[in-house]
Amino acid sequence: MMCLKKYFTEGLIQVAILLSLVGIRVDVGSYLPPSHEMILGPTSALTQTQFHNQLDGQDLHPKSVDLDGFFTARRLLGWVRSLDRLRVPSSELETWLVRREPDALVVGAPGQPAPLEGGAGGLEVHAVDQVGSVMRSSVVAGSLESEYGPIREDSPNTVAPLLRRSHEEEDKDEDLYEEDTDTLWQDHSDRGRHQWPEEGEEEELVGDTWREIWRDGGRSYDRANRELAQDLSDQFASLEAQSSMSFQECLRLLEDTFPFGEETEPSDPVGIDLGEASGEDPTPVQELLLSPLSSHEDPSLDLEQQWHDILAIMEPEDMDLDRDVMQSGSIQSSSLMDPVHQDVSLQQAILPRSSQDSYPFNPSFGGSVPLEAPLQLALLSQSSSGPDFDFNLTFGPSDLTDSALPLALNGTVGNPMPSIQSSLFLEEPVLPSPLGSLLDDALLDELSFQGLALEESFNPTQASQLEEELDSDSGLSLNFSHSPASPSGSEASYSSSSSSSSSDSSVFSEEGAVGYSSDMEVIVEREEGAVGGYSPEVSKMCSTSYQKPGRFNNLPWLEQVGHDHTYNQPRATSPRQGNSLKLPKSRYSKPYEHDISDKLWGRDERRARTMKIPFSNDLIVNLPVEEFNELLTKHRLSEAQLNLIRDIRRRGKNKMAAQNCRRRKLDVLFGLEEGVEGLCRHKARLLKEKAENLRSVREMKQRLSGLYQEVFSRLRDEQGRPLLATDYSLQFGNDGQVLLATRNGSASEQNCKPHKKQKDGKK
DNA sequence: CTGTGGTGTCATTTA
DNA sequence: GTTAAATGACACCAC
Repeated sequence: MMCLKKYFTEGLIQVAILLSLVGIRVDVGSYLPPSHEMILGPTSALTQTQFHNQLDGQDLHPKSVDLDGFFTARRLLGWVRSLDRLRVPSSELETWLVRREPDALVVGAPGQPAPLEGGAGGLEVHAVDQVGSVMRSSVVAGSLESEYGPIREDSPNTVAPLLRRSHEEEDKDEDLYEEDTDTLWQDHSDRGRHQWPEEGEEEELVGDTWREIWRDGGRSYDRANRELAQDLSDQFASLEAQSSMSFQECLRLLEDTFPFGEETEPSDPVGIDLGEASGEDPTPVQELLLSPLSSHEDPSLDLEQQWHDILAIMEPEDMDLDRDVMQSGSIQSSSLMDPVHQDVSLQQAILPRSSQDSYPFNPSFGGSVPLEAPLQLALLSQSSSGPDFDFNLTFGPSDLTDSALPLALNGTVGNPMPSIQSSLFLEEPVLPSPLGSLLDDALLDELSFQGLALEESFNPTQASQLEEELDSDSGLSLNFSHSPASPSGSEASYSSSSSSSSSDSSVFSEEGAVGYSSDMEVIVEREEGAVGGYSPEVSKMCSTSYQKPGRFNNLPWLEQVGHDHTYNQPRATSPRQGNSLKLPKSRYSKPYEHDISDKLWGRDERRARTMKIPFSNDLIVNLPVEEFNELLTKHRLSEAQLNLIRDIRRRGKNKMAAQNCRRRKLDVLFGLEEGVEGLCRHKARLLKEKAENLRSVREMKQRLSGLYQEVFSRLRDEQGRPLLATDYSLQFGNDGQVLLATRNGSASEQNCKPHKKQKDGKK
């Protein structure tokens, strides 16, 4: 049923697109608000231009909340894989193609036949060739996507939820896991952004709907092309029918008569169109293409900022974890928690508090993913080398283990965007994305791509294992592995998220300056999902939310951290966002923080505390079923507690699902809007070409007519009288001979004067 | 005060 | 049968 419903809806939209192509006005715009409005809301007033102007890239899309961390690992792996395997969903490709039409033509239509060269066939070829050229241009499609992507992330009201929370219901838990996932999201936004949906199972992120719609849209697009070509062909055919000789014959005659090649052909639809087209759409993509690195770079700055953020936040987190470990012996005993606590203890043992910079990545490691423990260990040891250790070394391993090092990518890889852009779109436009076996190659590819020294530490088998782990354990653990013992784990995510968000913002802003596209959204979205599924919006919120006094009531260092992250403020570009940011900030800075902090706790969190639930809501929500059940069984919980826990889990999951769902909807809408716009542009261009071709044909007919007159003016019958073109027609034999035939049936053929008309010679 | 958009939650369906 | 995910619908809140 759902499928039918979905297809019906999509079908309607496709029909609309088709109709618009065919010429029937379908005002989709009336149904689809401007993309930026759809995404950012009318208040945001975030037009593309505006977006470009917001170089700080602060506007993070509030809706791109991706909640499922389950796919984090896979997506990241997919992203890694995408580094070498260029892959672009046909839908995106088509979107881009439409946008890139002009350039595509320029680039891809070099072999356009001369107008007179092939008659109808030539024209048809032209039309077809356009498609081909467009397709060829797909190689550079990546740039477009990358340039447009950030828009989604740049959403304004990240803080809206915060505001709301600050009012009455204290949704600490929501904040916790939102921010946790957000952290992941942000962390991986850099890399995940370039990643296309990997596995078919992840369709929920990309949205099968989206893909299918786009695929179908692409079909429509192709159909439109074909229709146009056919149309032109038909027109030529009709012209042929109108004239007494075939078009080929006319052409041949003309060729023989005049040196056409030397003439300046006014009707060179291709040339004209191309020329116009080339200047027509100077999309930012071109910028990207020209200087892919220029727009996204400054890894050093990002790194620095991130590093500062991490340093600022890591410490509190660790402390918190310490406390948690101390407090929750029961949890420690839980096998479920073991990995996490291993991490913590390891870190505590190995790293002095100041050197726990690497910890931010720990949160990403699933507490339920035992395999990650060793990797983390390696990571920690590396990072323990000192505060100024090499980022590459520090972050590399985490990258290996996927989502662990969200921040890393920016800094480590430098700017992954360009390379990814270049590579991203080479892969098959075929929609059925390559699923299945991803891991090993992807990881290895990643290593080669990043050129990090990780290879030594990397083990393909490990990767495979990791993949399995990630698959099974899912991003759930990734998201919250750090939080099993306590909400403090969320703080870790906060820190990383905030820091990463800052870096992200820079990247986004740069990208934003380049362009805006749904493709990017999609990528971002995937990243979100890949990272743990939380949106930039949330990430933004994180910046403020981890300042919540409630959390830091007993954690002075956390308070400090909280007050430290003012770099997020400038992000408040939209009024709404600005307000949202202001309120929490002012509140947090007030002395009655404690009172308010209580209000900031989530309802469920509050209940959980009231009920003395021994584990965090994050854990409750994100733990895999088995582990969740195990957790419940390991604690003696009352029925009320169990019910509450289940409710918390259900609500939490549903909340994430809802956010996912909404984001998907927006993505679909946005993609459709893009598609419609692109198709309209394409249609306009095709119509223009058609007009050009018609004009060309008209001219050719005129010249042919003149040529006829010219020829007949030189022909004489036996009596030396001039022959009238109205009475005779020229016919071409296969041997190249030109014969005269009478036009009226009565006198037909008798007068077939074998005037061998070597006009060329004559002339 | 109303409309709009964002978000959380519930109920239901689907895989 | 259970679970997770998806989604429509509703309510609430902020603007």
